[in-house]
Amino acid sequence: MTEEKRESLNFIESIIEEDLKAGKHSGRILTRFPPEPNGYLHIGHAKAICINFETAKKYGGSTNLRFDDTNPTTEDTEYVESIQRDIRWLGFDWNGSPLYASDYFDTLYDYACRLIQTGLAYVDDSSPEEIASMKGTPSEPGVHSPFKSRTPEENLDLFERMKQGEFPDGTRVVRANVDMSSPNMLLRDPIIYRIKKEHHHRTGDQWCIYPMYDFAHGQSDSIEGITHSLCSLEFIHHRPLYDWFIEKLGIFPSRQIEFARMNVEYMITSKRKLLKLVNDGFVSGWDDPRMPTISGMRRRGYPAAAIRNFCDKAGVAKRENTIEINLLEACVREELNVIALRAMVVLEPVRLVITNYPEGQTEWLQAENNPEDPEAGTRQIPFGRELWIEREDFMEVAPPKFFRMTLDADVRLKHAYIVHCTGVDYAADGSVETIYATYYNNSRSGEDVSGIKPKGTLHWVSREHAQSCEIRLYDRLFTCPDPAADEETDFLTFYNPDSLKVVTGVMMEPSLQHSSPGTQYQFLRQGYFCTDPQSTTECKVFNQTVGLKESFSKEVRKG
RNA sequence: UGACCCAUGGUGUAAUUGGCAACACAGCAGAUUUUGGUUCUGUUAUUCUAGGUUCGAGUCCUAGUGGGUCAACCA
Repeated sequence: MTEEKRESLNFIESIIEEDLKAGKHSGRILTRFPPEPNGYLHIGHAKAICINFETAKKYGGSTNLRFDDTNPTTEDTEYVESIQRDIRWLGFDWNGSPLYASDYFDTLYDYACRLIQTGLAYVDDSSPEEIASMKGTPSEPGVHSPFKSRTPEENLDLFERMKQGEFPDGTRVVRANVDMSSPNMLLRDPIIYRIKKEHHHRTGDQWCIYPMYDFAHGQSDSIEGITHSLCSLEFIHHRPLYDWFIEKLGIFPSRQIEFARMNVEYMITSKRKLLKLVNDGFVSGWDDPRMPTISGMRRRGYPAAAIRNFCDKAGVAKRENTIEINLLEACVREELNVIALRAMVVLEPVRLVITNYPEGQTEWLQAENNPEDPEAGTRQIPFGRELWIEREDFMEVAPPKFFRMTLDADVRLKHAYIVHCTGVDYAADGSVETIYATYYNNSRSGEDVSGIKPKGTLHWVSREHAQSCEIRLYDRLFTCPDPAADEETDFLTFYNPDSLKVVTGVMMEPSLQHSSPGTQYQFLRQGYFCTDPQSTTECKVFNQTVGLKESFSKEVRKG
């Protein structure tokens, strides 16, 4: 008998399971992801995507992709493409073709007519300022518009003429007749249609009136038969309106459920701020590897599975939350550790000469591509008398816990031999120029009979075979975890000028020369990297995805 | 000074619905290691406050405190 541990459910799953138990919608589950095509998807969208797609999948349901394109002023087809690409890359697929709120403009127009006919909506000629002032404040009720009492016939006629383009933008709106004294501001006769003589990315010039969010979103859900409409907490005040329209129209009762959006340290998701970073040149574009956009994270080398796993581990609830960035990085490392190919690359090269190794000799050594995955196979790497090693891996006199190369001590060269450091030459400026060592010829990796057990192992590259490449090291984009916390302070104050460090003249092992963009590596003892699309045949470019966990540098910091 | 939402280790999320507060990440200590990685072991630390109901409250009730949200012809 297996003692089955009851799986814990998040609050959305609990609601769904209750619905299922009650036989609601005959057990059918349909969710939706409703982006507005006016920007690139970011980590916050990734969270919403995961919740909507994974929750549906878990209960045998599926998910619609619907573009919420009711505002032609800001929307564009360009975003329709990028959004689909990002969702697919994340590993999700929607039902059939993408849907559009604009597909329902005819239906929505009819719905509005129905409300007008039953006295539940009216045309208001007031100016935007007048409407705002009549709305009242959260603590005082609003007052009725002088146009609220028009007859259905008059309203219908006016609405039709709005549709025909008789009136200029902003001169008239249609408002739902709800309750001007409601404590919920959204119920104070919300605007449901406005005049906008603008070209729509899909309907062209067919319409000059467009429905507002509140008159499009819920109805679109209903038209599609969405059972659970999962959105973020900020829409909670819209729910009474969402339900009101469904009730008054007598249409399919989709249910809106709100969850707290996910915030992540050092990441901002404000469209306006992201745009500013791009436009003002703080980053190279929407897909700059420092950006919290899906395209940025993809270029950075974050695996889609890691992002999905991260969203899952962050959980779902209704309280404000800020997830530590190290959880994201832990998920990225966890995934990459298993799939990334290992390779050796020397960032700050210094020359190492093995004085007792025959001049002109090259030895090809076997190296595993991934110790976590034998199936990844092995490759041959060249070894010779002269090598490059990392400058910071040498200290002539070293502190007790320095397990690297130091004078008169042994150290292992990964996949190769144990060497004994015998000397060092300094340049005129005092920097290390050449390090000298001897090797133990019976200590070759895999057939070591030397009996020597050095504490440290270094990565290296054969000087004769090394090729030069460029590496881009990334740090947090901001110097504080929540750059948008204080509205008084410009978030750019916290821009981290050291968030990108370009290192050129990096020495890489020759196997890397055929690497194609997007390939993920672990450069031994350095971290995870990913080949950038800007690589050329002459010069490869690698983006640092995330560093390795490092306990040594922590000890150094402690002093 | 209206309404609504929320409050559990450093962070986030659980707690079989009123029955020994747990899991992950982070931290710390150790073991293993031809990556100071990985893996493994151990460990620190939690129910906003005050009342009430109850044999028993993180959970239910009341009041308070704190945080968030709402007054775009944006979504």
